[in-house]
Amino acid sequence: MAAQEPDRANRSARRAREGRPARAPTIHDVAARCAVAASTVSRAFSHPERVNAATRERILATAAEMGYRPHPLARALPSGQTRMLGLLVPDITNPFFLGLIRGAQRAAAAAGYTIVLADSDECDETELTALDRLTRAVDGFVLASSRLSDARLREADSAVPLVVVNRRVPPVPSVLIDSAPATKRAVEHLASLGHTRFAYLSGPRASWSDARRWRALQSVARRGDLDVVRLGPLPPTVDGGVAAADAVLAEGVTAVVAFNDLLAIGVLRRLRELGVSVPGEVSVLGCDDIFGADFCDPPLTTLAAPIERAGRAAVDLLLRRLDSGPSGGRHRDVVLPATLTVRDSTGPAPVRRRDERRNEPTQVTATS
Amino acid sequence: MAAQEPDRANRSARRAREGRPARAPTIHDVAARCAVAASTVSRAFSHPERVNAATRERILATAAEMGYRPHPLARALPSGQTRMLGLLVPDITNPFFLGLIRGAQRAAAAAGYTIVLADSDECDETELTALDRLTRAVDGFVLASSRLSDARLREADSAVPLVVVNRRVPPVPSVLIDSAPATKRAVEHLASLGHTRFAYLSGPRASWSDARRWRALQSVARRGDLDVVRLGPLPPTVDGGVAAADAVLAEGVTAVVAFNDLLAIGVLRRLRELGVSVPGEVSVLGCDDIFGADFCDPPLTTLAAPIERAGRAAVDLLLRRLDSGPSGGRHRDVVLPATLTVRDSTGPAPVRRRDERRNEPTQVTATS
DNA sequence: ATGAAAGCGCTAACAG
DNA sequence: CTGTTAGCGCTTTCAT
Repeated sequence: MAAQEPDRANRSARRAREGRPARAPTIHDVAARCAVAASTVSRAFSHPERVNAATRERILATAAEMGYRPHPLARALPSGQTRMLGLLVPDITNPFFLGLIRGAQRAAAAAGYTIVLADSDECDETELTALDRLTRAVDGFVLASSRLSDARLREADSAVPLVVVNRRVPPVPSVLIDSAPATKRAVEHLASLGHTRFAYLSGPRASWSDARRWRALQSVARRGDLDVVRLGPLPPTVDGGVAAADAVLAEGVTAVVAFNDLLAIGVLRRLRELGVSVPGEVSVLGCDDIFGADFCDPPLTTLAAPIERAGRAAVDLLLRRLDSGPSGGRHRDVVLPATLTVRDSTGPAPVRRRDERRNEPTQVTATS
Repeated sequence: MAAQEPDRANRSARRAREGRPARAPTIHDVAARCAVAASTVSRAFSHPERVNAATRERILATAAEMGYRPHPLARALPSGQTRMLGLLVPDITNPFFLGLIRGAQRAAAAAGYTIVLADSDECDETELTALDRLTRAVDGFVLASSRLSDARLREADSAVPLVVVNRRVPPVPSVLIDSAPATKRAVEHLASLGHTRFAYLSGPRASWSDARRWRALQSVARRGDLDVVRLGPLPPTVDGGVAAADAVLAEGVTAVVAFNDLLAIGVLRRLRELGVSVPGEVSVLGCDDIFGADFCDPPLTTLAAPIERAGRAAVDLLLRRLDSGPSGGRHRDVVLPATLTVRDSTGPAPVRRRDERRNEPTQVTATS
C-alpha cells in the first residue's frame, strides 16, 4: 500500500497477487493527480477543444508522465467506434492478396485505423464465421474476392458497413479491377502472334473476376474468329496450374490464358518438366502481375492489376463511408483498369498444326 | 415502437433516428425473452456447465433465433481477455512474412483467436507506436524480426506477453530459425564446388538473423581457409539486391551468399541484365526459400526456413504462455533449423582468376 | 469550462 | 443452479 491513490489500493493489491507489476493507469488515476473530474480527462483526449488550454496541457503532461494510454476497447464500448477494420481474404498465402493487404494496411494506418486480418480459406462457411465473429469488433469490413452469395453480402452489409473488392453487388460499394479491356488487348496480342486456338484456365467457381474475364475472352474471341476452350474450375494456385498443364496440352492449343499468375506459373513449371518450350510451343498468359511474375522463367506476360492501389482504395472507400453517416456515400464504385504487360512467356504460334501435337504421346520426363 | 421489449423502446427509437435498422440484441434482450437473469445468459455462453441443461438449451435456442451474438469488446472489458493476438512484422510486402502470417493466422484461428496485423515499415519508431496502440487491445504479441532494442523488448514484455521470432532476448520466449548449421553446409557446398572467395550481402543492421548468419559464415570460412567479404547493410528487398550486384562483381568473388532470397533474386536479375551467367560465372545463394525461390531463373539454391511452422509455433507459444498464468511457461525457446536446398543458382567456380574479371569494364547492357 | 451521473454489453463475485 | 450487485475504462448528456 505504497504510493497509490487510496481508493485504488485494494485493486492494485489484487493486481500484485495476480503477478503483473502494476495496473495500467486509467483516466481516474490521471484525474486524481490533476484534481479534476475523470470526464475532463476524457475530454482532454477526445475533444481537446472543449477543455481549457491550461488544464488540458496539465492533464496531457501528467498523463504522459504517468504513462497513461487510452484503452481502445473501453473507448469503443460507449462510442461504438473501434477504429478497427476487418479485412477478409480467401487465402493469405496467395501473393495477390499480399499487395492488397499492404495497400489496405497502409491506408488504414494513415487514418489511425488498425487492420484485423482473416483468412476464409476459400470457403464460404469459414468466411461467414469470420465475418460473424468480427462484426462487432470492427467498424467495417473489406471483403476481398468474397465467396459469399450476393444475398448474404447484402445481408451482412446491413449489419456492418462493407466494401467488396473484385465483386459487384449493389448497393455495396466495390473496388473493381477491370481486366476486360486488358483481356481484349491480350487476345489481340495473341492473335497478332498467329494464335488461333487457345485455352482459358478458370479459377474458383464463385469468382466474379473469373466469370467476367471468361465473358470478355469469349466475346473477343468470337469477333476475331478464334477458338477458346475453358478448362476448370481450378484452385487458383501453383499446384492447380501444374495439374492443369497436361489438360492444356491435350487440348492441342498454342496458347493458354490463366485466371491468375499462380496458375500460369504452375503451368510454366509443368511445361518445363515436360520439356515443352514456352513460348516456343505454347504461349502462357497470366493475370495480376504478382510478386514473382517478373522473375519466373520465362518472365510472365500478364494482365497487371493495380493491387496495392485497390487495397488502398477499398479502405479509403470504407472510411469515407464510415464518416459520412450510415447511409452516406453509398455505392460509389471505383474501378481500376488492369494493363497488359508483355514479357517473355508469349511468342509467335508454332508453325506445325495442332493435330500433329495432339496425337503425340505425352512424354513425362519427371525432373524434380 | 413495435415488437420490442418495453424498457428498450426508447433506445431503439434513437437507433432508428440514427439510420441503422435495429440495435443488435444483447444479453438482456435474450434474458427478458427467456425470463431469466442476464447473468444466466452470460453463463450459458461463457460457462455452459454452470447452467442447468434445460435452461441452457432454451437460452441458446432463443439467442440463436434472435440472432444474438456476444459482443467481443464488451466481453473483453470485464474479463481482460480480448482473444486477439497482435502480429508485428517489419514489412508485409516481404514474402517471407507471408508464410509467417499464414502460420500464425492458422494457429490463432484454430484456438479461436484473431490476428491483428501491423506493419512496422522496417522502422523502430513505427513499431513502437503500433505496439503502443495495440497493447491494450490484444492479449499478446508476436513480434517478428523486431527492430527494437533488447531493453525496449523486455520493457514491452512486462506490459503484455510477447513472443519474438528471429530474435533472442531472454526472458522473452522466442522462435528461432537457426540457419547456422545450414550456413555451414552451404559454405561446404560452395567450397566443394571450388569457390574460395565469396561475398556476404548483409541485411538490416538491427537484424538478429543477419548477425548470426554472418558470424556462422565467418567462422566456417576461417576454418576452411576461405575469403569472405561482407557487403551492406542492405535493405532486404529485390531492389536492394539489384543495387548490390555491381558491388559484388567489383569484389571479384565467384559466389554470393545473400541475407535473404529477395536480395538474391535482385542479384540474379541484375546479373542477367549485365549478361553475367549464373552459376557459370557467379554462384548465388539465398536464404528462406520464399515463394518464388523455386521458379525464378535460375531456381535459387537457398537455406530453406520452415517459415509457416515458425508462425504457428510462435502463436502456440504465446497461447501456452497466456493460459499458463502471468509467469508460467516462460522462456521455452523453440528453435527450428533451416536446411540447405540446392537448386540451380550454384555451380562450379569458374576457372579464370578473379584479377582478370576485376579489371574488366563493367558493361551495363540496360535491358528493361 | 467542468463535474456528476448514467450507461456501453458483458463478467464475476456473492448470496440465496 | 440462478438472481443481485458491482464494476471493466471510457464517453456523454445534463447541470452548474
